[in-house]
Amino acid sequence: MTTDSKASLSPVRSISRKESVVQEIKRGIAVGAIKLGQKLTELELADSLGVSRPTIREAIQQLTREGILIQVPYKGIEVADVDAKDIMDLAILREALDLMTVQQIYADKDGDGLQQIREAWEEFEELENHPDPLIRSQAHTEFHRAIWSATNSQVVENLLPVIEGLMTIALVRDNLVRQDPVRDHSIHEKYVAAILSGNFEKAKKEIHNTTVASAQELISLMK
Amino acid sequence: MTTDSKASLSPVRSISRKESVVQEIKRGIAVGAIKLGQKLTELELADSLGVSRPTIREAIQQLTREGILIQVPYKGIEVADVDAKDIMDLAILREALDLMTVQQIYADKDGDGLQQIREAWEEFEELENHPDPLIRSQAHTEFHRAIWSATNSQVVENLLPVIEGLMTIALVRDNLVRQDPVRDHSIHEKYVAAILSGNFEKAKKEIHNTTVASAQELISLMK
DNA sequence: ATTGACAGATTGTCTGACAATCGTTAAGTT
DNA sequence: AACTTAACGATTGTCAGACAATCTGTCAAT
Repeated sequence: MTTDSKASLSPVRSISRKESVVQEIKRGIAVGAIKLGQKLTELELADSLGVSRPTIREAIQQLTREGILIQVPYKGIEVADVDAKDIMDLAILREALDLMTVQQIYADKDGDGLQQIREAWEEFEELENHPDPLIRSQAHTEFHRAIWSATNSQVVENLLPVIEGLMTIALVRDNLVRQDPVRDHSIHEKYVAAILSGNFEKAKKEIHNTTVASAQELISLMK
Repeated sequence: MTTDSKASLSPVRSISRKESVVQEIKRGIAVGAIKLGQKLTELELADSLGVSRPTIREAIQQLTREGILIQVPYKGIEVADVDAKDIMDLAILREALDLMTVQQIYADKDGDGLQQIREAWEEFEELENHPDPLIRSQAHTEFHRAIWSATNSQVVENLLPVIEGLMTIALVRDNLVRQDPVRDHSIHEKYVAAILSGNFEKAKKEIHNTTVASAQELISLMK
């Protein structure tokens, strides 16, 4: 058997065409090839991606449910955008979910929640300065996903695609306004340290700082 | 202009075939015609509902994202089910979202959040004893949706279909175990009263009672 | 100026077909 | 007899092309 400790090979899942399309559109948004608020049609997308209408429709439907596209019947599709209120609402939501997560992890002493977060942080540190903006965006989103996944809750898992979609859009808007990798790293570092400390009040404070306070700062920069 | 105060007519949206299919499947689950955990195929559903495969596929995809169906590539579809852990996880999530909502409503003194909740409660009281189980289930889900909608947050709105889907399944399981309309009404009445009181600590306590405590009771009955 | 009809554009839905994948069963080999 | 391999049926994934339904805007008619 090949049960080596380091390189546990993750199962290969053959990716469907629809899934490829979804990722490609996300990629286009993350790298700026598709702009926030841009209007699209099914045919445009189908042609430029080389797939049929049924396939592109399924992908569009998925992205719509994730909050990345907005579909108006018989009119068309447009890429979502976020205003100041959306950014704040998302921050508040993330704060609530983070707090819920931390409470669950702290309550479950036997679980490996903290260990999962530690690993996610290491992964993020490796990728946060990757040259490809898509990788950076994914790394960021993936890191927060890992935190929520640490609840080991199937229920929460169902929510994540939606939250990740909204974060993807918000991240693009964020990157248009400020690009400060050093500050970014430092905020996340304190955030992780506070969670790993096991001190709830401390974690609560840092979570607020990473979500709501950071959003406030972003909003003031947007004006 | 027709800006009368009472009967503001809501816009008529013609319902698409896909949407009809989605509702019909939900209905089947709520009334027990489709059982939790039951295995299905696209063709079965398409035939019994009288629609084509592309349409049924879009409906299935939507229901899968809402957590109502589970789709395994090349294998089949099955109706979701919840175990004790799922029920508790959902309760914890709802508690977190309720707390977030109440905090936002209390902080926004100018908003009409409390008024919205009052109206939703009146609506629920009218429908909670309706003979049709689907109407009852929808009324219940709709009531909680209204609470979260009171945040007036587009971000939260994106999450609701998923949460509602999970609640739909959980409600079916709940109804299989206990059917006590009087208790149900009393719990919700105290819950609403506590929220409307404006007293955060009181609301917090009742929210916990309606979500987590109720889930614990349900779980103990399931054994 | 308001209404009504027409045309173009886009999405919604259908039919029918073929390709890809999974689980199982049967055949073949050692 | 135990194991590997090959073929099969069932189901989903994807495609092409066509027609219906709906929205938007324009232009004539009242």
